[in-house]
Amino acid sequence: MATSEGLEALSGLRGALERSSTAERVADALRERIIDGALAPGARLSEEALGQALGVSRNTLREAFRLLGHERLLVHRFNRGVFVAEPELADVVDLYRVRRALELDAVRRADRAPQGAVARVGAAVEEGEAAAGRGDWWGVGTANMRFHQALAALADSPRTDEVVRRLLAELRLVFHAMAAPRDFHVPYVALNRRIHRLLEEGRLEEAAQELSDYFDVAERQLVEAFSEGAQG
Amino acid sequence: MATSEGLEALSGLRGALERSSTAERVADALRERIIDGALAPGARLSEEALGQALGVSRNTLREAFRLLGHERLLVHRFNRGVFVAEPELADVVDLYRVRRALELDAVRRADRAPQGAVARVGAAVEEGEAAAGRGDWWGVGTANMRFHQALAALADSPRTDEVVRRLLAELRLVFHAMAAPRDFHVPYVALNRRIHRLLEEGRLEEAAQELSDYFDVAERQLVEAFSEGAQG
DNA sequence: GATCGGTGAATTGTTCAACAATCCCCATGA
DNA sequence: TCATGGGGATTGTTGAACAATTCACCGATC
Repeated sequence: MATSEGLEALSGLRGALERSSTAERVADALRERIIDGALAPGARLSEEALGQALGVSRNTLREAFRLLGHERLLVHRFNRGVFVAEPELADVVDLYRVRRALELDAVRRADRAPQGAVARVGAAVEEGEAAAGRGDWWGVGTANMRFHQALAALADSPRTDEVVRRLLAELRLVFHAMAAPRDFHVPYVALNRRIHRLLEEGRLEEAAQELSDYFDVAERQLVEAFSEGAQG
Repeated sequence: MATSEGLEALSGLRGALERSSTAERVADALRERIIDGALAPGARLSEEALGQALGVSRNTLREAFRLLGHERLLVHRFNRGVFVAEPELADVVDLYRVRRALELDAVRRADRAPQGAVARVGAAVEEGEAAAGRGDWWGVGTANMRFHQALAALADSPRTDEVVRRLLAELRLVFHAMAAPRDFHVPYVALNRRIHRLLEEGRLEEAAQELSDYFDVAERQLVEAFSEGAQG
């Protein structure tokens, strides 16, 4: 056919064309509200009220709940409803355990990373620096998440990407549950820059070591802040 | 109150008491059928037909579909229905990439593993040896999965357990898609025994090395068998 | 005064029926 | 042979209905 040439140029539009279900869009909206704190940990989500507010039926809303439940952002208590998850201390430790395994592995094999993957790490670093310059602490947190997502992407593994994305979303819940999340992220901007530089220079083992130290420090800090912030 | 003492002894019953929803039970039933091959990769699951066969409504069935979709056992194509996933070569490689990261990490920190975790690895080894003795190749495969699940459990991390469980379930799909799955697992029974022995002796780095070699060999073998078995 | 038990409203779990939107097959026509 | 366009089948979504369960309230009992 005459139009066959240049067809591959349209392949980028595939994602945009894929219609998504109502349930998925509802899940996206809810995820946003949960992550930015509009829906606080522990809050109960009434099927009737929320469905009416969002203009969707209860069945559709329940599908969305299921999606977010599998991301551990919501917990589903049988016959009792769904609630925004309330991470505990054990969850913080567990999140870091898995992140350690996956992100460190990704960094160590960064030499086999796909084209442009390291550059995306750098972009996240700059985003963080810019936000820090503006004094936008929430923006710094977002950039930080993107930084670690980019680190995970070095593994060139869709499943790693997905798992890490879930872990990081859950981690944002932890920030809401702890005391003084405001200045948690800012100190790490410089470290991110250092890690990125090491990656660019191919000094992977050193980068992994820096990252490992970061995990130690951040986890300890988080555990402490969390113990203070939570009741108990 | 007089009954407060010894209450914590009952906490183990919590799981057993939790009633499960119909959707979850349906998902369990379907998962079993998918894993044991009764529902072949690529098969389409009609909402109407399956709902009638299982005696549940379409809505409930759709909830079950969503659950299995997140385990990557089903793929949901919008407006087209759900199908049993058909893993490709890239999926095999990706599965092993993540398994490598998580299982190796778990083995390396086995010294901090919970009480009895190493023993459960041993139990899986013996289960495999028994099945091999009976010539029950499918049983050997099941024991092998349990072996690796037990390895992952050394990390003492609920999220690791869950991710690995999903990865292994998906891997069983790969076995159905490849040629000659019959004698794939049997050769590894002896290796499992060796790894368990190293774990018992606390020689963790050696155990990790054996496991790493296993991943190399198994992945290559699987990739080859898969290329032959699949059309292409 | 604290505990126990029951009543009832509110919410969830599940089903059913309906309709719109979409896909896929197939016949039609050039 | 290939494009075109129905038409049937299936999914997406809604709304209503009913059973099952939870929870808060309130009185009864010791």
